[in-house]
Amino acid sequence: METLVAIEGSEKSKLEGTSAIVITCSDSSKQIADPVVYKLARVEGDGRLVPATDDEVIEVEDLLDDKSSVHFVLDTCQPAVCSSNHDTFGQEFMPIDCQGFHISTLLLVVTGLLKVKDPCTQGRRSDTAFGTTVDLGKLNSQFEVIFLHQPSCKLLSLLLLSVYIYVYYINQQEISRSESTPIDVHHQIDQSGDRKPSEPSTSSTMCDSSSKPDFSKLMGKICLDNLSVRELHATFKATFGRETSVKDKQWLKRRISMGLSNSCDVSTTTFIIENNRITKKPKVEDPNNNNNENHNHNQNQNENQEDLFGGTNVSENNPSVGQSQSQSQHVEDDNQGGKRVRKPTKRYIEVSETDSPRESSGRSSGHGPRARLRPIHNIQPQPQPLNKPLVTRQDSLGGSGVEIPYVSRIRRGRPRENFMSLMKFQSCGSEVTAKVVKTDVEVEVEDQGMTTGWVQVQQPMIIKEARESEEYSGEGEDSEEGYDSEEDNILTVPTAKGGMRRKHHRPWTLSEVVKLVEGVSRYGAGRWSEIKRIAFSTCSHRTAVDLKDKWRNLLRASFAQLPAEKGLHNSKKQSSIPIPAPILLRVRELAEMHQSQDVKPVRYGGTTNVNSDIKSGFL
DNA sequence: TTTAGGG
DNA sequence: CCCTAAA
Repeated sequence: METLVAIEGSEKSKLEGTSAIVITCSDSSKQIADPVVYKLARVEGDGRLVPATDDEVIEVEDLLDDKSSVHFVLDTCQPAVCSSNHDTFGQEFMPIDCQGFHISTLLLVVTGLLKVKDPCTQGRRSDTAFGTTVDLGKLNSQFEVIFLHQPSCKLLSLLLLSVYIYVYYINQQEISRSESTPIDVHHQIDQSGDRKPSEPSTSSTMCDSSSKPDFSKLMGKICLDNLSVRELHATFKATFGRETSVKDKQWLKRRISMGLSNSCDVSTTTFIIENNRITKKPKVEDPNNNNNENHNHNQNQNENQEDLFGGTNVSENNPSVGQSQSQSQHVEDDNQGGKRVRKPTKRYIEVSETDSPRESSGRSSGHGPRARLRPIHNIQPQPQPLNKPLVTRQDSLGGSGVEIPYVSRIRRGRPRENFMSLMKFQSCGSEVTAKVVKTDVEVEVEDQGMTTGWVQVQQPMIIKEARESEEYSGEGEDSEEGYDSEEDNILTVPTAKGGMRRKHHRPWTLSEVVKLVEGVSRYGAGRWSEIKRIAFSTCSHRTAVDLKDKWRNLLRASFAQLPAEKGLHNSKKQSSIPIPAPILLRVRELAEMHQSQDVKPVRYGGTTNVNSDIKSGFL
């Protein structure tokens, strides 16, 4: 396998020299469900991967501050341990953090891609699509989003890149398996050996048992825990675009974590996988590994995927098939054809509540009435304490110009999640982290105080957009000296640039999206409460309605993105986290499945051809 | 209560 | 996200 990583701008040369990750299969840890160990390699100018020299390895090791060996571990087992039967569905998702951005999430994304093609491979679509003619260009375009904004987040980028390669690897495995013509995995290495005679040996030593995956260190640790203060500073700067003088490691880590996790904008675009440069050669097997191991590994990966997505067969994967039969009532409803008609809604004015039983009951139960704003028609101006000027905002609805008090909703916003805890591969529901997440400081700092960087760049947006749940919740960092200023909950409020900053809005994380998508794929779109109960049971927020809304947005996104297909590079004010193409793809597929099932064809833009083209190309 | 849709 | 109407 080889790939070229192009880095935008000045970082290019820097990175080209050091960081690419070649995958190595490791069967050394069966008990942990075949993790994958990555090794470093250098990206040659022509896009080839050359096993990293010792120096390079050391360099990265230094970066990692991990002297043992350079290895990235993708723990593929956790999300996949459960069987695919329905009862375990919830647990299946357990390990998947629902709020954070971390490797396991990406792994899911990755497997999501694979799943997309599964039904087709096993189903009606021709296997030839799977053959040598597989369009890797398209395949790779699925991963165009390779993350990382700033150079010094190199670590993360490495990890992400490794994920990319991992996918590629898996895909290649798939391909070669279906072809049943194993490809010479050494070929690539030999090639590079031409340039660097010493490489082959290097590579074989590099990937041997010396680098046993250390699972005690999950991804999160790799990122920040091991960094020195100086490195943390660098990362901080990369993350927030400015320097900090704080020397407190904890603080730095937390800050960075939050910065990263809060906005998956970490994933923007520094790396761009250039499709054309990617060859079809699967490779980078540990020369010591034989094909059997290779296949074992592969199989396990597949199992994992199937577990992950809870379906080994098409019908399972296509909820509409199974459910439409078993649950005729729904079908009935669906078959009635037209959309539900609804009367025009009454106007309402929302007002913040001052009483606060809401938090306790909240949405957390998942069923409990979600204490909310209540409709109000007359507002009596309340006398305000002098020290507390009345903050008002306009009634957003009728343009009536009514001003209503704008009250911070105390703690309605969730505590800002703690990145580190998220990195631990625990779901938000898992006992361990749940606690952490909840008790962690609430950071709801207004971004208006923000001093820099991309965060700010991404701020400008149309208010209308802000209504969508996609908005990046501007989480800023306050001044360095204000460690504690995180604590103050200045929730909500005013306007930086005329607009009103959002009250509470939790950006959807990648993993949440994945869960949603998988939930839909399993239960079908519309079974929101089901999905909520099962897959999001541990997520206090996210009501069924939220899921529905998000799905709607995903649909839009998935169908919108297609025509462009290239607009992946920041299409302007992308305030939301970029949803990886594979996911969108999957969304679209699910959507199509659901729509083709009804008699309602082509509901979204009528780009049927395009869709199928892409799909087939992809497969 | 849950779903579908509109805002 | 929030809200209402419909089921």
